[in-house]
Amino acid sequence: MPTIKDVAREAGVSIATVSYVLNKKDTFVSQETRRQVLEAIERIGYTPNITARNLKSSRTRLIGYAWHEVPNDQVNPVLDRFTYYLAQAAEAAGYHILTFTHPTDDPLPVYNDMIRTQRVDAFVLAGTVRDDARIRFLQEADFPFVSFGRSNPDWDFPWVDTDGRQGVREATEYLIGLGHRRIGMAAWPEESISGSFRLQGYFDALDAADVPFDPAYLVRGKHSEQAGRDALAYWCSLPRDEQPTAIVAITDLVAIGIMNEAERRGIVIGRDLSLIGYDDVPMSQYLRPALTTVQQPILEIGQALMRLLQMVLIQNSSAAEHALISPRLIIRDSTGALCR
Amino acid sequence: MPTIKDVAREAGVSIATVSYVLNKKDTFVSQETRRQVLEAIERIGYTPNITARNLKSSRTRLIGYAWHEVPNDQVNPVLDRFTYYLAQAAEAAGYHILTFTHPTDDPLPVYNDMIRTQRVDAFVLAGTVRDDARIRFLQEADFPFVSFGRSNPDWDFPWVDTDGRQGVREATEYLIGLGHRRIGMAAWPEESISGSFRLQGYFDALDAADVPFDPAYLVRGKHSEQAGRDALAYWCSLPRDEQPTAIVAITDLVAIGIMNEAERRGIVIGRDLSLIGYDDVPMSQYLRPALTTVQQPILEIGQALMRLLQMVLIQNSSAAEHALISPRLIIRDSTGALCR
DNA sequence: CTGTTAGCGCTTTCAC
DNA sequence: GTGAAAGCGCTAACAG
Repeated sequence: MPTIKDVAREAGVSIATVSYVLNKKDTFVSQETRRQVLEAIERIGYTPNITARNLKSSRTRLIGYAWHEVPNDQVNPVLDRFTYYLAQAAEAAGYHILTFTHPTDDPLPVYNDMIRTQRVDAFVLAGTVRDDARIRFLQEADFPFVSFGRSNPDWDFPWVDTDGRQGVREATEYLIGLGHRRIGMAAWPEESISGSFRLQGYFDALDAADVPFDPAYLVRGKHSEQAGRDALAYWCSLPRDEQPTAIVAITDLVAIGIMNEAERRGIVIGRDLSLIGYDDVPMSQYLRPALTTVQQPILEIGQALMRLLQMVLIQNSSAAEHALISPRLIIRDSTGALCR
Repeated sequence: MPTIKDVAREAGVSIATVSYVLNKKDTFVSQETRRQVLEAIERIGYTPNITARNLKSSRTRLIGYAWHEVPNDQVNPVLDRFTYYLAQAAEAAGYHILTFTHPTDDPLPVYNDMIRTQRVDAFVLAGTVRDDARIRFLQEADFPFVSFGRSNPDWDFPWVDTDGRQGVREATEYLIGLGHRRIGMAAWPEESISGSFRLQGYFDALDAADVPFDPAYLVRGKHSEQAGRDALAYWCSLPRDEQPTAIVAITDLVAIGIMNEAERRGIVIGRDLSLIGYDDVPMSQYLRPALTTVQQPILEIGQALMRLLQMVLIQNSSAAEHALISPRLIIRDSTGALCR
């Protein structure tokens, strides 16, 4: 592989000159010399070695992103598709994504190692939770990062997130608009941050429409298909005229559980019971009936993450920036007007 | 961040000595000196800078892997989950995965750039097709790579693949064992390489059981839900007693189309009609009924890819190694004994 | 305008 | 056993 020396020799100039025409676009290199160098580069097919550049500049133009292991019985809602857009946004900014893995229960040593070896310039975090150890660690280490997802409200760090509150509010309002008043909410446990935001959207919509909240309509469960089944089973145990006529599920996977349980009980989704999911996992459109859901704007999220990251990286502005991106309600066939 | 110089100063030795204790585990460094150096490293918290190492060794310990953009209406069968295992296998071998993207119709310039800048040591290819330009290009450039998926039979390059022929054979034999004789096959277009292998497994099973092949039972279509619907619609147009009693779908997505069309027509999958998919996408287990399918051994594939890659990288053995890994039939509820 | 030179942090001969 | 020094390929003062 040719080096800058080869170009210099070929063009009959010093390596410094070559470097000049390579970098300082407008430095004082004569037209003639520049042309010669460019021709030499072209002729021998030279491309600067990125490792050497990195060493010189103490940067790697690499952004670390940790994979989350997804249990086999679970569906990763958005992260897999997200990664593609993240990579694309990174490239547009002159970076690449370096992926790595770590034990779920002990991520810090791996992050630490990446920092100490100076493998990456920054991290993108995803799947953040309350009291997220990674956030605390990276802030402590004063190492650049941006998070996809919020964490403790009193922590000040740069993040991008979907506006789950807004998304679920829209979903719930849509159901109210269809005439529904008894609307069930299949939520996550209280610890979940994003779950809390989404739930808040449910309350927002109820409040705005003056629909009183009935605690019986709020069921909490895990991120699983079974949780959906359990929720519907519970609601079906209520007296007939107190059962929800519509349900908002915190995630498509839970919605699928509800659909499956509904089928088992002979309840027709979209007619007897309206259902809205959240995430728009790829399969949602092929469910029977196709699932009305809230779509996460993963393309925009990837772009926003890189935008914030560049602010952190370039301006070294420790001013924690945020971006809250509105999701989109995708109306399909699992929702219908209340028929009484 | 401390450098090797800092360690040397702290330990009162030369940087060479530090380097020795760091690398040559058993070089002739006195016990005492080694101890001193180790202590100094510990004390100031030193970790070698990987970029400097890379420059020195002309390696990056990075493996390039290109994302495939997945159209929004499509489900990426296995690639998203595969990537996690690939990253893990790479780490076990001391590598990291560098992800990148490229225009679907013009990948070569991006690959070329990664090579010329010496960004990565090797590539892992996925989603290979017949006459794959990337394979040709990388072989031409004599740049190390391993492919997940085969290509032209007369091309000699290192690949790892699922034994689709074996997988579909097992699936078909399972149906035959259940008493089915009229078995439909929803295949891909002839161009598809993996599709051809899988189809071959269908023929194998038929032959082995002396079930004559009926061309009416072979339908080809795209990788889409609609293709599945179309296939079933066609089969339903046959005379009642000539319709397949069981179907093998080339992929879960096509199987889902078949399920959806079956529902529309009041055909009960698992009772009136047995159905087997291929891939075991995460959602398959939650379909109604849960889909019997052929599971790709993505963990093993990731590991095999890294194993081959190390052979290519270390031994520079251009002897093209291959690994054909058997998939596993996952029996769920979409298949049942033929009841007449 | 262009060339000389000093590193970036590390590994590895080659002397001592 | 240990250290001096060259050099991986590049950038950026600093001279001239």
